[in-house]
Amino acid sequence: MENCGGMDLAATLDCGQAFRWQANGAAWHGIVENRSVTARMEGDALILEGASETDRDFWVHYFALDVDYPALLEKFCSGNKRLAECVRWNPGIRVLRQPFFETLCTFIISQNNNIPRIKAIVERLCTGLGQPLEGGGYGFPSAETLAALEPEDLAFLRAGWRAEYLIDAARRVAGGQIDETALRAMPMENARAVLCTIKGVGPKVADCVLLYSLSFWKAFPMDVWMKKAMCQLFPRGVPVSCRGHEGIAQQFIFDYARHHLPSGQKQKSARKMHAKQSSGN
DNA sequence: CTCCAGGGGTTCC
DNA sequence: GGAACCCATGGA
Repeated sequence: MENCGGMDLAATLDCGQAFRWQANGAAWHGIVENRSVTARMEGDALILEGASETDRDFWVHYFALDVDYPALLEKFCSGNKRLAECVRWNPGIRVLRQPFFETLCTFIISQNNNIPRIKAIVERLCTGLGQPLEGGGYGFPSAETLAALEPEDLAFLRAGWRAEYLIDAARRVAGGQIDETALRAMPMENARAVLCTIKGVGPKVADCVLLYSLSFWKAFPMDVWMKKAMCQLFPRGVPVSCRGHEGIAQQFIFDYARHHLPSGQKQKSARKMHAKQSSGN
């Protein structure tokens, strides 16, 4: 795939928006749904080894190669100085469009959790219940597969209370109460409200699904942690010139904050800020 | 031992 | 409406 607009594979695949990519030198191996692939950059071209030609559209969509990122970044840079700083910090990071059900499940698993353990649980989930693929590895289990199980059946995940949430999510998706096509057709606020009816899905998980799977690049409310970074970067609010692309801005800001704020300080300052917000003004 | 990791549900007031 | 506390796991 040519002309990837300066995409940085490592930054994109290892920033915490996807959990099944594994670095192998400069290449990255990943499984998305039931497609196993090894990705690497040659200049500005994305090389996908092991991808069938018929899956080309799938990967273009997944990597959002149809989005003119250079133009978008240019808009960010000219629109706001601090946002320009974010872009300068990591110009190659991209917001993926991941399959709906696996995004929902991986972010349910992500709650009150850390990335290495999230990855480990997701791998156990796939190895235990996913379809074995030609050439090794396992696909992501279908909603139907999970829906037929009980929370106790997921004990092998060692995911704690999240097992119950996964089963509920699977049953709602398999039963059609949660429908990806319908969600995409809704205004973002309605889609978020529907996602939040799943047990174990709150504003944070819902927003991750909206951003990383459903491509809602609209006014994006930030969770407490994000707000901290946002307030540092945009003390007077997100500039109007950037409206409509806050989702992408959020990804930049997230990455910026991850590298610039000392890890121990994040929670503390977020809490302090939360307290300040709720008590004062 | 305690703390905490990219939350959310429940139970209080 | 929002604060406090609970939830399981595993690493630091």
